[in-house]
Amino acid sequence: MAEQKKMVEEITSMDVDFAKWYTDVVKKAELVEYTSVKGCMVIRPYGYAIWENIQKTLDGMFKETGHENVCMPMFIPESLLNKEKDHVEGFAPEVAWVTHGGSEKLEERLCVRPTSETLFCEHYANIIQSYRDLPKLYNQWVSVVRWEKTTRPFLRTREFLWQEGHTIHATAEEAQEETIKMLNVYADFCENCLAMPVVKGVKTAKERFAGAEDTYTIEALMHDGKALQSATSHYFGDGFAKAFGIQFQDRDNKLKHPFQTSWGCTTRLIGALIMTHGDDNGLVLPPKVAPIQIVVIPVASHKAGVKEKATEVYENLKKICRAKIDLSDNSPGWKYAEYEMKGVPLRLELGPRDIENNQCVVVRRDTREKYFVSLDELETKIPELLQVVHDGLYNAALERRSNMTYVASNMDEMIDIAENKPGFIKAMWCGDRECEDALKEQAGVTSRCIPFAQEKISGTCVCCGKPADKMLYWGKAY
RNA sequence: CGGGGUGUAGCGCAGCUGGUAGCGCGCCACAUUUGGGAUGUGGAUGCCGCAGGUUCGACUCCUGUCACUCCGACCA
Repeated sequence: MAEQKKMVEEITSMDVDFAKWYTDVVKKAELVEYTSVKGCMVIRPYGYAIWENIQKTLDGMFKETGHENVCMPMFIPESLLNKEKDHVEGFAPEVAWVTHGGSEKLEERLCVRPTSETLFCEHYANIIQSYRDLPKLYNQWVSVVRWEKTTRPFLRTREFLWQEGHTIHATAEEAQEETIKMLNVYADFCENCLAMPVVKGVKTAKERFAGAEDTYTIEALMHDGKALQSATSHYFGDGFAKAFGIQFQDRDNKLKHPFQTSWGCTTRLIGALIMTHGDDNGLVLPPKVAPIQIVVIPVASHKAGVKEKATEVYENLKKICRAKIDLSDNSPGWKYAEYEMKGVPLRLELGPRDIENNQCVVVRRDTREKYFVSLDELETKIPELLQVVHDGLYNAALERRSNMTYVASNMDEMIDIAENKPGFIKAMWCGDRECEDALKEQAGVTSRCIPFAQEKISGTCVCCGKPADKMLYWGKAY
């Protein structure tokens, strides 16, 4: 009981105040530290290591689908940004401007990239002449700046790390195919590496990216019932190509505008992980991206041979997974709590009694279930258990999502659910912007996406009652 | 950009009707501990957000200012 009490003092329970729980966790798990630069954050080694693991896996998936990494400048001249009307209108309110170089005022101010479509377009215009130059499949891992008014660690910061893929194709079909392909890459990644179920779909016109013809999204549901847009993939048509004068000569000898896509995901994914899997003891990291997959904790380490045996076990584990040993003189209980806070998927306890029996105790972070494992079987059991944790996390998240997904067939139901039951709400929509606005106004929900997996709930729009053939996910979002 | 709140040690806070700062946690040292956040003893740490004013004297009262934060509007 005493330790229970102490735990509550350490971090706020997620049921009491989810926002507070979140800020507690990101700080106490040593993921981030705040800085004097407002709205920006220091990503500490432990947090950055998660990003590196995400980066490594995703980058591999991009390479496998034929993409190459490049690096565009950080600054965009104002005139370049202004070339595409919708795009600049969408981003202008949140860009940071560079007005001086040293003490000299610049003739033309430069914006710090909020996204790099314009730079890629300028580049394409320079290098593309023939259909033989297409497609170009590019990606870059950089940071971008958006001058947000309110910020939260990982979810919304003024500068954030991300990956932005940009591709350009000879035909619309090919570009559309690419858009969907990359959305699927993200969805696979979220489900297979982050153990986070997502809803794949397309955004309504209202929620579309500035300058896009279609914006596809994967939406995840957080513990508190709010939706989080976890990655997006945009189809641009030839709008940017026309605005930037990108043309190529096709096989038929005619000059044509090519078709573009872009797609991205950010360090927000780390926020998504925290809010999907975390619990009252802190972070819970999916094994595939956890910086430490298993931590070895010697018990009664002052006794002869314990440290030595623990070190030997650790050295073996290191060969098969990301392992750590904690030989500090903190008490074992302290260490248990510490690594639980940090979300380490497995903990291996090894004490004198275990050594006598040639075994150890392995404890799962997600369920605290204990396994007695023979020291001779670690090499096979640990990878198995890591997979068990992954599956456990995924299934728990999936179950939670289905328990928190509701159906509304008229406005009263919609308002009632939106007010009383946090989660996704499935409802039909006629396609009118007015209805979408009305739902925001009256129920406080926004459209999350039009899912690929459609169900016919009813034949009429949840708002106006007119015939409707699209089922949408609605909800409150981050 | 509208409405509210808060600025005091690394963090969380207390400090009444003015008298020059304290508590908890953390940190450092030593000892005893070690199977779920240990205990004892000793120690270090402050331009009381900033600038003015009132006063013999301001963390305290007044004015201004800046910062942060929560709730709304905008957003990955």
